[in-house]
Amino acid sequence: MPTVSRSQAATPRAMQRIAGLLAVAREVFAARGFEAATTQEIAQQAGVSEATVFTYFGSKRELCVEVIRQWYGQITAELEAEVPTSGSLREQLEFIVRKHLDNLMGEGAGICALVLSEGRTADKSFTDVIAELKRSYTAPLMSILKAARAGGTARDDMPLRLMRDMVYGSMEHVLWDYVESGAKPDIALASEQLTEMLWSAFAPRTASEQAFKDLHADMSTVLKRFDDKLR
Amino acid sequence: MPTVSRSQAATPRAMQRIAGLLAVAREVFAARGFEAATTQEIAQQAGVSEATVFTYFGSKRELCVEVIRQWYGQITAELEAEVPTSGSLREQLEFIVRKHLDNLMGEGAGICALVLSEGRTADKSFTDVIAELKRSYTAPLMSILKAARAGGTARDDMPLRLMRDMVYGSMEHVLWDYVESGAKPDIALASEQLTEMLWSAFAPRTASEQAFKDLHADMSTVLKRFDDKLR
Amino acid sequence: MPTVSRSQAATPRAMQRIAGLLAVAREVFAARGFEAATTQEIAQQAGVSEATVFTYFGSKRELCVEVIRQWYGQITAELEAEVPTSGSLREQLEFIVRKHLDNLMGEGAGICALVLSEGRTADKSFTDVIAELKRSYTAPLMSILKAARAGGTARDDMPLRLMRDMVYGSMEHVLWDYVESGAKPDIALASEQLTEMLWSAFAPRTASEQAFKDLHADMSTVLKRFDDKLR
Amino acid sequence: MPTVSRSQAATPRAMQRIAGLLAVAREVFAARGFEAATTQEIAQQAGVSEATVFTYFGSKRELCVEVIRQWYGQITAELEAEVPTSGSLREQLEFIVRKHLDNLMGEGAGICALVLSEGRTADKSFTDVIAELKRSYTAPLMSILKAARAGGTARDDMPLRLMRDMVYGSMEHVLWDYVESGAKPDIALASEQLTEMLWSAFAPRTASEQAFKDLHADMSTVLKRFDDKLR
DNA sequence: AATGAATGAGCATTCATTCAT
DNA sequence: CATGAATGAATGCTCATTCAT
Repeated sequence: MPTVSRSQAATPRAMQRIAGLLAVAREVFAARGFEAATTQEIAQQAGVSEATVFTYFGSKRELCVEVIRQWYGQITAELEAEVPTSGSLREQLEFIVRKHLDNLMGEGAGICALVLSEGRTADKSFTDVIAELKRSYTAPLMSILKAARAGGTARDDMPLRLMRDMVYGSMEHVLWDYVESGAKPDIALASEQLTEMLWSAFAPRTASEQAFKDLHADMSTVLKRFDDKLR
Repeated sequence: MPTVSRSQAATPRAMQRIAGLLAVAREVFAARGFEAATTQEIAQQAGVSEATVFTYFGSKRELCVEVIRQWYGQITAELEAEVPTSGSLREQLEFIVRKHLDNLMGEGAGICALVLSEGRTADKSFTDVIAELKRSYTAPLMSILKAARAGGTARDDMPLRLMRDMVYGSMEHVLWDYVESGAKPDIALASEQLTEMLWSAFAPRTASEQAFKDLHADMSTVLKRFDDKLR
Repeated sequence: MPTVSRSQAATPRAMQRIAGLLAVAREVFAARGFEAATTQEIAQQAGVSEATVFTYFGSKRELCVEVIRQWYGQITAELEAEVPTSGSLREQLEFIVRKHLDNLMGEGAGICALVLSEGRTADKSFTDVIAELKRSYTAPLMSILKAARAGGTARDDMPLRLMRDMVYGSMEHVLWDYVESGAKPDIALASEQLTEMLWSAFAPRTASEQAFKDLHADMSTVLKRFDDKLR
Repeated sequence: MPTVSRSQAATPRAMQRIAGLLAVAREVFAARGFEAATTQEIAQQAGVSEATVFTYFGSKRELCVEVIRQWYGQITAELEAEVPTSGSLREQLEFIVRKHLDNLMGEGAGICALVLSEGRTADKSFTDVIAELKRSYTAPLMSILKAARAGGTARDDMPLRLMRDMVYGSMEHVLWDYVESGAKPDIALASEQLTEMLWSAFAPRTASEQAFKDLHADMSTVLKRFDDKLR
């Protein structure tokens, strides 16, 4: 909920203004980062005076938090609504990866940078809000991993947090690559490939694999004995 | 090489000044971020006047670039010197992971954030420099992956770039986690676990295939020894 | 009479609004001073919109003038109504002192500061209005002093203005002392002591002369009574 | 001691700048009051940029405190140096009154208002500093009164604080009168008259006066009894 | 080479005031 | 009559950067 500073009413007119300002602010913050963005530019692009911005948002920081909150809210809601609750781990993983890349490649590259850099400010309230939003956003993945683990389709010898970091960390770098190189990304392909590797990383050691490993161990023993005896 | 602005001489005295300033600047930029850092604080902590900073560095931005360049230079050189050229993919991977986490957890958390956020500035020259440094730093990993591929111990159906993104992306998020939570990290454990999953992800298509390969290798050894002894 | 800005009608409704706004404004101005007070706070505390304030008062300054005018009007009227027209100078003096301290210690500390500081603004109309109000308020004291002079119970070798300044100046500093120290004032005691000293200051040249005068007056009364009864 | 903000050195050049800025600031603050005064005007009149003002003073408030501190320092030092340590109470009183009126009528009318109004701000540090300065400034008067009391030339039945308030309060109002009316004050006359009345107020009740008072009281009793009996 | 001194260019934020509805 | 909405005009303060010495 936007903290309306001077105007308290929640009239449709006000809601519209707030929405408009948030939209513009999202662009400006994404393009420039928090510090470099100016309330002047935001106001100008929104076609209002600077004072009007402060009528609806108590401070630049508050506006920025709202932008991030709204963005996370959107992608989180969408994700939660669409994420497949059934299906194989691989399918679920692919959905999440695909969705994330789609969202962030769309307009989120700047926002992503914003969240990344501003999530580390000294400002406690700022940091806390973002941390909570992040948690919500990654909750579906955590659920999926937990369920997969219970169902035996994901390894249970690794911390969930680490697995989550692999998913989102990998994607983040993939995104940076695209942004930096300016290359047009083939999201479908990237999703598929990323999913394949993540899935491989998360797959439980299968019984046969284990059996082979045991066999391998036995073989080593044989070799050792062999060496001992025939030395 | 530091771009000396007004003073061109490379006297030992000047070199010392530059080194001192860079050391202080690294700390300040790491602690505050580029925007929030002030030339005043840097000068103060270095025990010189602000003007002196500008005698050696043309601008705040230039100083920051130099800090990043130097930092990358250090960790890159170190990595190149120590990375194992032989050994299994897994061993090599673990070394790189361990080294990276060690370096960044040491003092690099702030620097890392700096690179991350400032690598996205509008300033072209800034961006390019950082991109090039990043490429150098990740070159050893790329070589290792290429070699592993050639040796059949890494899958060859995935782009190398994607594999690199997985390695460094995962680690980045792990680092953020530690920084955010303030928890004392068990780097040894994290490295081991991360390596295990990355290795699983990079292993040639099926694990059983790999197991067969291992078994085959063992078999060959047995045969060889057998031949040697019983000839 | 409040200068109604845009609305000219003196409906009971309007009168009520004005009264309410003045009451709130008095508190806010007293608490914060003119500059630090905001029309926003006044409107808020009055339960109306800021715009409404400007419906009834042309400007913040005008509102403030009205507040001061009303406050002076009240205490002046009260004073005029209650001030003893007969009685000794000392009794009259004590009444005025007591009344003033009572009034200002009540809620007027802030108002007093307001008048003090805002009475010195560049705004001519502001200044003039306050000067006139002050004159009215101090008129009773001036009358008393004049009468006492005529009656020989106050010295006539000093300007009346100076005597008035002593009365109100002394009290003002006493009030500041209390306000600053935060100590709970004993107004009764302070009044008595202040009166005693002021009376001493105002007494005709020598105290012994005064004492003789008092004695003579008593003597006359005795004689008169004696004559009446024993005639 | 001025708190130099960015520049730390106490070079003669800096001292001069500080002195110049303080002189200008004194005028501006005195003319406009704290709130209405702007750093812009101060800078302009001092012939420097606004930034320069903040090079030498951390904030507008700090500058203002410094102005007041310096002003009090001057008049306090002067007073302490010249105040007659011997001589009659009346002579000492006259000196203090004369000196105060001289000082404040000179340029201090505005400063006086400044101290008066700004001494009541919410800002604790501000208030405390001023309170302390005031105490120092009025210390000589307090000493004089104490000594006079001990020597039997001042009444000892009144609080010293109250006596001090009478002295400075009276003078303050006299000054306001002059400032408001714009009249050219005859300070010599005013001092003499004020001293005369203050001295009368502070004089001990003499023995004869007391005796007369007792007689007066007896007389009243006689009257009362007389009335009772002969009713 | 080093710096004391000065500043231009901003920047977020405040607030009394206006006006259409 | 009341007000929601909008804003013009300031204002204190910051900071990288310049330059004479």
